[in-house]
Amino acid sequence: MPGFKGEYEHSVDAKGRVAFPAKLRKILRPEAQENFTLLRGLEPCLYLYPSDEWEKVEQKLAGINSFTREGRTVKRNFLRFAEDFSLDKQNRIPLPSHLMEWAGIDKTAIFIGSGERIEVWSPEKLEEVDANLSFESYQELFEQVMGDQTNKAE
Amino acid sequence: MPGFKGEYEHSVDAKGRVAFPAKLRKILRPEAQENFTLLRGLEPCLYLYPSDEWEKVEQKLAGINSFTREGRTVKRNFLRFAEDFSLDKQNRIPLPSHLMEWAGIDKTAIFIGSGERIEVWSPEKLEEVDANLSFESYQELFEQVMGDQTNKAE
DNA sequence: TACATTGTGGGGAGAAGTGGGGAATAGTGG
DNA sequence: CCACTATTCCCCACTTCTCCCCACAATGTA
Repeated sequence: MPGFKGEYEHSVDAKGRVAFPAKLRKILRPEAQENFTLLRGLEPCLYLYPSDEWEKVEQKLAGINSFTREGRTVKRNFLRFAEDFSLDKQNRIPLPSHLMEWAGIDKTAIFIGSGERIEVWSPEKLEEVDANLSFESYQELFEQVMGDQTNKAE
Repeated sequence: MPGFKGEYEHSVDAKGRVAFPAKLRKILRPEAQENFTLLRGLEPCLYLYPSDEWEKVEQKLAGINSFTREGRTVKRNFLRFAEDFSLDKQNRIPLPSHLMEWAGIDKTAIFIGSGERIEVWSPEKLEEVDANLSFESYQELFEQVMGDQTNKAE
């Protein structure tokens, strides 16, 4: 199964809707088609999971014991900022205002395919992050991450 | 089966009624539809269980040994503040005044989907708890939940 | 050029949220 | 047993929002 890749910029209309990139839609598996979970990401961006991938996360959460303090804290603060959505008939995703504000998204959103999920950025935030990453340090990171992994695989 | 997620703010009217969020209603399973158990939570908030999930809690309670002091104390104090409710024809839940007072809920209630149950908070109490959760600790939580999974996927 | 697909915008029907009146029911005191 | 009060809950009315649908521009393709 192919993962999401590529970068796509689309405008957000007055109702908070964004077109879902056609190229990414073609990658969706039939069982997940049209259904997504959107939530706060680790950087100031949003994560968009197709429902089949999100199910794995839910299964993991379901295993957490809610009668311990840590369990409750994890579940509450993780699920709080997550919400389910479907594409409308024009293949658009509605972005709820509280997530848009949090991610600094206003008139434009950038979709970045990132394997099993999709990231949604505001152009400004993305630029900031980019500014802090030179090509040289990217090379280093790449070697570090990919290097380790291939070592593990051996 | 999907769990509850997301955060929804609704106003409480003079009669102590709150609209039950439509998105959460869609997640309810048919066999539980409209029937809930509401009780004091372990944090200063209320727990709202759909009836099918509440049954599991009751089973867990049934396993407690009533011939120990601890067992009796747990059972008594857990169940004494629990009550069953149904949604009215406008999909509202009536909040009994003693639970509202205890949770500090006045004009506004915040629903937080938390997997198999729903938490109901007063904005003030929630803010207090939030003050103790930074973005950094959210990142930690995230890695805790999602991190393991991506490792497994490799 | 003709045609299909994708991205963008807006009007409008229906659903969701909010508030209040009033009938039925239950609890309280004579 | 009968008032009287309080509570519950159904119904109606109004506002807001969601989402479906239509329209059209831009782009790609035969």
